[in-house]
Amino acid sequence: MPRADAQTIAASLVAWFADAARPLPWRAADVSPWAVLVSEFMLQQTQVARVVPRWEAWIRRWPTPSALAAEPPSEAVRAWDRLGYPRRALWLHRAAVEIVERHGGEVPADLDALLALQGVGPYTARAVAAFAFGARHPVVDTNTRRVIARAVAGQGEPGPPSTARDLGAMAALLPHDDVEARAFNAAAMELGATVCTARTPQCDDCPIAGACAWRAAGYPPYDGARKATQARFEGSDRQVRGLVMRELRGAHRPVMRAELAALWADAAQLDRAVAGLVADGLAVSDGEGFHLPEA
DNA sequence: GATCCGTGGGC
DNA sequence: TGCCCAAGGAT
Repeated sequence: MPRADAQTIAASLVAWFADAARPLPWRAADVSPWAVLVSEFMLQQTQVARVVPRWEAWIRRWPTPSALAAEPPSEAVRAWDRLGYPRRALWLHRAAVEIVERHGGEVPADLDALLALQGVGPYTARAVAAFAFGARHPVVDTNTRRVIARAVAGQGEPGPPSTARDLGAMAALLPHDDVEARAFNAAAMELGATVCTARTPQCDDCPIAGACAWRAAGYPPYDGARKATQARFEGSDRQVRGLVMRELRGAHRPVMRAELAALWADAAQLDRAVAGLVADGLAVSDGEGFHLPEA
């Protein structure tokens, strides 16, 4: 795409975002880099509406990395509640410990230092660098990938992710100015989340409809490689793990294997799920039974 | 690169 | 109603 067209898309999205941005609490001017980092952990594969109340409670209770690091992982897992993928709670706690140990309790601004934190990958590292510190990095999430696929590549869906390719595509659109780049990163995500959605895109409300290659091509159906479909949840190990974790969060004492048996009829699958939780550090087994990790 | 990992919202 | 998908990361 010619640079001029890229600039048109960027400028249009930035202008739109100034009005259309949802007032999400972690976008407030006075939030700390830690608060931004917490939001990004919680938002991994989890919708905004479910995150907001958990984030507010979390920041109130643990306003700094040091505050979280001072408590056992079990408290992080309990506060995570039912956000899903409880490994993220464990990783966020570990990241807080790493921030205390390696960075004096201050969230690092450096991209490589962020990437080195537990649970921080290509997306989260750049999101924190860009949104918390104002650095000019391309930030690519699932929303951004869909917007680029449609507006730039003229395809209905983005196809399988590739970090290098996706970051390159976003970098080619990124405004040179730091402030503009930050807004554009947020704007692309916002458009994908609220207008250029996966299911029923609201093209009539789209600020870049006039520049959209997919629209210009007549909305051709996607015929490229599909991303792998999620495995069925009902009856899966993930379902069993979720049931066990709910039990362990609620029980403030060790839970015996015999008690867990009430959660799932298939004993072999239950054992497999519990073993997986132990291997992941989400559950600990001792002579008394199973419980959340205390250290 | 393919799989696994929770929980629930929206259509 | 069941299915798709969600501000990803680790292995």
